[in-house]
Amino acid sequence: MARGSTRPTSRDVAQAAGVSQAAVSLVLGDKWRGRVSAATAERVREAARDLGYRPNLAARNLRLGRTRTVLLVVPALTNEFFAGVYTGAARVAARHGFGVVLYPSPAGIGPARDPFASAQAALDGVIASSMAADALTEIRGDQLPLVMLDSDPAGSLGAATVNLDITDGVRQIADHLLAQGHRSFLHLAADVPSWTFEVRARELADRVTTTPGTSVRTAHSALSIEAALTATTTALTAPGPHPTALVCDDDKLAAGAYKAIRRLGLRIPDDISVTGLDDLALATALEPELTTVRLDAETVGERGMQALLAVLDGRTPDAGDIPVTLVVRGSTAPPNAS
Amino acid sequence: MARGSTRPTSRDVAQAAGVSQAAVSLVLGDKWRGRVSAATAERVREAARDLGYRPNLAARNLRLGRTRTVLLVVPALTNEFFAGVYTGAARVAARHGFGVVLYPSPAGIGPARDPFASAQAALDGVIASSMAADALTEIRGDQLPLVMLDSDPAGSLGAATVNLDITDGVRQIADHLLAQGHRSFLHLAADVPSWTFEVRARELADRVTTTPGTSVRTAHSALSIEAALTATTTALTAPGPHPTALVCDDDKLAAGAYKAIRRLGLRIPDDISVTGLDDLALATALEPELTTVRLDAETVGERGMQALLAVLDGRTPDAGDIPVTLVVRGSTAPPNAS
DNA sequence: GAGTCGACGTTATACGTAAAACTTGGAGGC
DNA sequence: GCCTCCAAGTTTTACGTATAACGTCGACTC
Repeated sequence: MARGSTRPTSRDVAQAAGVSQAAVSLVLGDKWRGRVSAATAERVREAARDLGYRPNLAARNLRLGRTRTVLLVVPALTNEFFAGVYTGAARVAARHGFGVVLYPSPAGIGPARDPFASAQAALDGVIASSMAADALTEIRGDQLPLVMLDSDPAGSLGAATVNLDITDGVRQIADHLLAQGHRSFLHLAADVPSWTFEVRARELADRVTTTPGTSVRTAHSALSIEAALTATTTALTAPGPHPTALVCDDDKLAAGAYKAIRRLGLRIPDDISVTGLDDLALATALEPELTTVRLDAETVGERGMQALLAVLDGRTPDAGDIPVTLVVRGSTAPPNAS
Repeated sequence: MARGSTRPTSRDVAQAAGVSQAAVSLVLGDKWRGRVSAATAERVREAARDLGYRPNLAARNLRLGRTRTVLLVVPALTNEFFAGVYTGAARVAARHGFGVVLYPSPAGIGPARDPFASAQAALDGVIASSMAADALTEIRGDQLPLVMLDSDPAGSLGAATVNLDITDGVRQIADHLLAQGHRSFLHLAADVPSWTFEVRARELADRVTTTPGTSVRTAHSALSIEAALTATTTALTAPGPHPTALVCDDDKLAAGAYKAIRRLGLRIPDDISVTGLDDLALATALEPELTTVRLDAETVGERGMQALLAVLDGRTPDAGDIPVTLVVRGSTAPPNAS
């Protein structure tokens, strides 16, 4: 019962149960079999419950030299996708007694140039999105186990990678539009230097150009609705043949494109088909609902965490990309033969 | 230079600089003035830099009995609003050398019924949204300093509260619609037991009924686009006078209402005006753009963290609700005199 | 020249836990 | 009767840090 206000320690529990502190540690750590009698173990557990004992994690971490805490580095949390990644990672982590601490991009948090100062927790490993590349150089400084999300497998030296099968997603979009008869494409591309966007551009070009008589133009935009609105307006009012299909790098860009198209007096999908990528809540809020590719963010988080656990365990992480699904909705239709 | 692979400790730094470990602690803790000569201090700092020394946080936490880490309890991170709250809280926290750990609802994470097991970090305090009420009973178990967000100031015994001025927001919506000439209202209410939603219902009723000849009907819905779609359809196809204004408890509900209204062949705002509350990215993605009340999520997070820092410091947190702003867009217009 | 004081350190200790190393009191074998 | 062995613990130590308490040396006071 110690000093009233301070939290009980394992020593307090020991005293209450009439045993030594070591015995408490053994019992509560579930290592008592063959070392402590069942009756005593029960007495210890009871005392711990009565006192409301909670182990001091700082002490445990110090003793064990590990924290069972990992860092998740993402570009921004207000991005629904990365919120899902966090949820998935945290779920798997909790199942293994781990915690996940967030480091949502230096820009979002402020002047803390040091992820380990910002996240007070000491860390056992790091999961990082390739879109938060600015933070990565700092992180490689410490030699922590690292898992990269949606990063070039060839380029991320040594680090394990967990990737969505974006290539397949883009292929499905391209095939869907080609099958509908589209031949003239506009690609609304995110001007963010990340592998995941490079893949989109490469695969779209590859896939479309295998069909004769096709063309792909590209417009670049920052990752916001407003920027996409501007970029789309510019691209659609440019001289030359009008595209019948607009392939956007993600759903947010598609939302901006919707606004641009509407302001130009065009209709979706009658005048132009639009596709996205992500399948955020946004996709079904739009009118017409957006044809897009569903990326399972939570699975990305889960697989990322599993991969990190494997690395920490000295095992080899599971290979294989995470499958994605084309979701056909009202924003795509065969082009008007006008 | 220790054992090669292990991280350097303050003792390693001490040895490299030719001083005692205590001196290293004094210098690096910036408490050396009058205790260590400037030359020695510089030598210590240099040695620390050379070795790439980082203090072991577990040891520091154990020694100091505090962790400079707080817990943020939110219903779900995929809610853009709470992502903003986190960002704001983390920014202020970083500025004061604190970290923020998330606990996004028991349901989202899994079977971890214990926030302090899930968040491996030991905690100095807690910031909790009243919408995550299920987690609160567990938390009150430990006597940690607590700040409540958007919670009944009268009902949260002792805990400091940080609230948005929702009352004013609803008043502004009501006044805006009344000024446009609306008299028949439908309130699409979230059926979540939380103070923040109770306030909306109360204030809307209060405000509207002070004008003669008005009526307010209420429809209840879960907090999802689909549920809102169903609830709105039911309410609008019910017998009785048709409302000319639909006041939704948040933007997501409004998005569902948009779909319902469109499917019924009605137009916004010609046949019915719609308002939201939150001002998410969603609001401007909708067509027409949504008239709503902007809630500054990041300010909520900042103020919450500031309040917690004040409590930890023995000071009284700043009082005063956080102001909100009505943002008038295309979804509201005077009713048709048909 | 004894006492005082400040500058510049050092030594020692505690935080709470986990686990290795040690103790003790029988039971059982031969 | 002595040795071995096991169950059921206990004692001790280490993790890395921050800081209280203690030294030591020279300069300065009177």
